Amino acid sequence: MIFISEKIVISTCNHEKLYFAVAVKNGKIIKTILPKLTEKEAIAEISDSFSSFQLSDEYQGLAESVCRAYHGERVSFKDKFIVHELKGDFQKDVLHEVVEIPYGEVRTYKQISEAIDSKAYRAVGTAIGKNPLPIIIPCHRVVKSDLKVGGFFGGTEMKKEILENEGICIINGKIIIKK
DNA sequence: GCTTTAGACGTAT
DNA sequence: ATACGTCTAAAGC
Repeated sequence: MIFISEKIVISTCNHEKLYFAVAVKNGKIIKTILPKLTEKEAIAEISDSFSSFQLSDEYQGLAESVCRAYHGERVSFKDKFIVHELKGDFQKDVLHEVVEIPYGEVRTYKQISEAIDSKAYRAVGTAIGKNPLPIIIPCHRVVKSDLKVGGFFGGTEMKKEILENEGICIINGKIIIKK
């Protein structure tokens, strides 16, 4: 019996002091990270949920795509990722909503919870915080109801930076919706 | 505008 | 059972 590849391959790329990484299984991205300041940190973070993996430059191009998305380029990852290994339906529902937020727009935690018929605003934040695919699943586009930027795994500053890279205007920590 | 407070609810431990 | 979280709304300053 031959086991087709369950092998996890990790590729990295570097751009102006930032190190990105992707983990790929069966040709699909299964995990990304927010950029780190060293390649070592990037690899440590992306690999910590895998018992075995191998490093390769095979998917460096995908890592570069994530990097470009971070910097505001409109990159489509359609068919290149799967939302996997999520515990409950709740997290899946939340993440599926978040994926639909268009480039350059934002939604609030409340809007996401209403979209899935829930009042669990806070649980939405928790679920998004476990997003295995930051950047690809645009959790940075989810903000507080008063349009303040809100929390972020990589820090509020990084969230602001990504949003600004997408052309979103932020003044004093608040999203300014363009007319 | 800022801070506190209570409320809501999925998840981890 | 308990505690925590990328939160919200209301109340007080």
